[in-house]
Amino acid sequence: MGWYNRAMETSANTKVPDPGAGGSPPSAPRWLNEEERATWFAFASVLLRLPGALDAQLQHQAGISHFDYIVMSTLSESPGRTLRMGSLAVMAESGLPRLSQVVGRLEKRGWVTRTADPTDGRSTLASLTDEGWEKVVETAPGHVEEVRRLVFDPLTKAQLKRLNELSRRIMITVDPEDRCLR
Amino acid sequence: MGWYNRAMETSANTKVPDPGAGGSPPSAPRWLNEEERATWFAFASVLLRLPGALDAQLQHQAGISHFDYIVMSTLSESPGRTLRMGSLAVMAESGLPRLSQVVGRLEKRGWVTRTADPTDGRSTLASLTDEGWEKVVETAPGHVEEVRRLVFDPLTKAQLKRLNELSRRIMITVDPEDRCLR
DNA sequence: ACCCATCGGTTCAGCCTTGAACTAAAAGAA
DNA sequence: TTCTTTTAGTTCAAGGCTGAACCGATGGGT
Repeated sequence: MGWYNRAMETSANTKVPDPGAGGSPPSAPRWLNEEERATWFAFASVLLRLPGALDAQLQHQAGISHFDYIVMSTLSESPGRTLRMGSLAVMAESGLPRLSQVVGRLEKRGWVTRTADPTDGRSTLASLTDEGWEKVVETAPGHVEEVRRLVFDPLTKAQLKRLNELSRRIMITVDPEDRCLR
Repeated sequence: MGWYNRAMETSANTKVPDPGAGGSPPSAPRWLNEEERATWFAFASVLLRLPGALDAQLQHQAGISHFDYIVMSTLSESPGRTLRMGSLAVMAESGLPRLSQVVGRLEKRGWVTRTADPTDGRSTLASLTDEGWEKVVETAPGHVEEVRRLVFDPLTKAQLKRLNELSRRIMITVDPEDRCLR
């Protein structure tokens, strides 16, 4: 049964869209076979729940979101603990509006400061404060532990290798432009 | 460099949290090695961007979110195209408040109806209407095509098998209770 | 020098999600 | 039976995300 492998074809009210009237695919859809379907459901569950689990750990133990952590730790690893908003947005895989809001909140909490770029009046430089550094330092161990618990501990060394390769492959399609500078 | 493998230790302002004062880990953190770190960054990118890509396709071609699609297709595969809200919530991996709102919107659009369960006055039954069925029928091919393009086409058959196994392993840790009824 | 197109960010409005409070029905205890 | 507790959903308020409009700064063309 499933809207991915077309077992529905034999179900009640069978009416299958042959020449795509509303959608995009110009020709007959390539449905998923049973193995692909099972894989997709398992993977989709991970996509749906793992981010929430990571957020929950950081939220409860440090009072910050996963995205907050990404922003601050990225800054902490940059020269002078400083980055232009645009570069930071790329590294954090976010748009500028979102980043602007998040940095605003982090600034209010005293962990980040914004200053105008002296070499280009349009740019804004975001810098991690000492308090921000301290926050990252005390938050990192718990977060890393959670990543390890949820992702690495359940996997064998071989699976880990596969996961890496496989993730890169997928990302190449999802965003071909993405500088994989990480 | 990174807040996962502790290369930061040798960075400016080195001060490493030894006995966790604020976090949870009772002993020294088990940092990630270089391979684990690279894998995590690649995988995190996928977690961050793939859901958005799937949403975008459905939004542009059908005017619904990925979650809307999950809800309606789950109903379409259920006996009588009907499910109790609670069961639907479990299958869609969502909480009841969110589901209630989404079903409310789908109801306004004429794709779902809610009726009281005759056997238990507390329960609500959500059913897919004929229009809802039609919507799923015309949306499915384009969505499946996108899943294939983003996830399966870039992977070899062997990688696909790994992805399945690996996703299940991770889900077992993320949510041990989860009935893997899908 | 001036104008116009573009760039880098911010702000705003609308929508969605999350968690807490709330309602109604069913099950269990006295 | 009556009272209490638990279950199933909904509703409400607060906060976050997305896309569109906006604004100052820059650079390129004339």
